[in-house]
Amino acid sequence: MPPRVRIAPSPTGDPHVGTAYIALFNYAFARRHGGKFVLRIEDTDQQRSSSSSEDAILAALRWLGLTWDEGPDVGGPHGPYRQSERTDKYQAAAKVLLDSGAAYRCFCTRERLDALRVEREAAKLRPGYDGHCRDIPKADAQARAAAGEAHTVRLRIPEGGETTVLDQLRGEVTFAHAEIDDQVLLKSDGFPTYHLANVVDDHDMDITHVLRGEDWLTSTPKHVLLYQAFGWDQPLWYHLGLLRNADKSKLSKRKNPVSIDHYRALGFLPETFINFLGTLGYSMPDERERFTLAEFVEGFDLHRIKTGGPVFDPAKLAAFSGHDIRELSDEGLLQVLRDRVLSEDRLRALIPLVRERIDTLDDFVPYASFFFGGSVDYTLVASKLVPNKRTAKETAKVLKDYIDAIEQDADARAFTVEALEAFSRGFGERVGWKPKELFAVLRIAACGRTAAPPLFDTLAVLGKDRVRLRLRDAIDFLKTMPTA
RNA sequence: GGCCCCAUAGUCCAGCGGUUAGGACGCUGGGUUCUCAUCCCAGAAACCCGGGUUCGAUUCCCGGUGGGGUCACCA
Repeated sequence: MPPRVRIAPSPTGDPHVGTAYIALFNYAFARRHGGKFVLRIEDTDQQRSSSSSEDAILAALRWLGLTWDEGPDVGGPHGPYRQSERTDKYQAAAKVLLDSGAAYRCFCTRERLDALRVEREAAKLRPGYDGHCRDIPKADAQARAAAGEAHTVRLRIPEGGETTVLDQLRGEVTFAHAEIDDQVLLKSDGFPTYHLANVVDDHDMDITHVLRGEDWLTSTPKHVLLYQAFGWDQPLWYHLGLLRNADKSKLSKRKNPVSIDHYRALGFLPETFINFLGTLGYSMPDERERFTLAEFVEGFDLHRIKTGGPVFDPAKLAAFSGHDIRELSDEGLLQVLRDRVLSEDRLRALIPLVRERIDTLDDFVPYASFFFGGSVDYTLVASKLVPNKRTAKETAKVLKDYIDAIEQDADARAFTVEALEAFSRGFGERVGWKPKELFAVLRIAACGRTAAPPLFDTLAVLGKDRVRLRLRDAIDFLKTMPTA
């Protein structure tokens, strides 16, 4: 039976490098064995999911060449491939569990749960649900639900005993039931949590092998229990190590660029990027570390996956990239420069910002230089980076808050001129910085110079990823400045 | 903190009982070159610790230590 595997991203932010990493292994396994690679959108979090994020994730994976056989855009026999369109299936599944007693209705309020958490923490007890609603008679619970009382559906974890997960990479991993919480399966808004939706969909879509990040390992016993409660066969489990920051913590945007779009915007070739990911936690049988996606697929072997979490080293990626650019023929380089760096679209965006500021055609390139490339040098503008009445520390803090806040703002996240201006003015007011001060700092941090075209047009054209990189650089630079 | 996972140079990998422990990035030195870069050569740099098992452990087992993950009506 050919394998069926899947990548199941949650559209709650920029396309994440970790998603590409896991997708690569799933893709390679499916292709290697003539199976199917499914893309499923896990958008059960109504608050954080957005269709623009979904679009971006699809585009990013496609850019990398990790194409899928079934998905929300291409369809397939097991659709729909968007969880928000499958809620009836989860409701039905929850009902089955409710009827069999494998799950129960929980009427606890958010307030009670919050209080409980505080209480248990104070008592140094394991945080988790106390089973308050576990033993409500089924008929009573049903009546309360029918009367419209808000509730969730929780999985009834057996009182004693343990559940063993057979991870194909790690062997048997056993969890005592006492350590497992009565997981919420259906939220009070009627949407499923990851755990229910994931199990129901993987079964429904005939997924045979689950290759996912190690961060799921500890919730796998819940999934195993669910499969058992439904009477379904489990898929084979493979938990891959997590990509790490230089300090070994889980790869995060605080410490690294984690958006696939960042690497695209800064001019990495997709082939290079995929190749690099393929060297992390994995090795080719002949030890060669430069290979194409097709070559990666050709010899792909699940047994060669390492379970330790590799550090994502940007320096090595850059070395791969430089090497690949040198491998290009002059004609090939010309082509990619034209397509990706000096594309007509990009020049069109630049022209209105630059035309008033140059006297000769040839001035265009040097003037527009800061629109290209990654980091800029702040040493020449160091004295201007900190506003008169502010300290370097304050300035760094404001920039950091700015970066964080922009991700929280659904409009600003889109990085359009209008949204950026509205957001930035509001942000300045909130932190008590005059527009003049804030805008100057942003301009210098984002451009590396004190004079530039209008700020928000400039930021928009620079692009979110480049701006974020430079703001982060500026923060680091500020931290090294002697405090006056 | 409880539970779980992991452990070869600074980093990414190779190794699957006996090797001068190999490759890549980075670093250092040298060569090519008008400079720089590229390219080439050379070098420094690792089996976390302690017990077992074994004729023999980097490799197998146990313990410790260290690192990580996870403990939500987020995924």
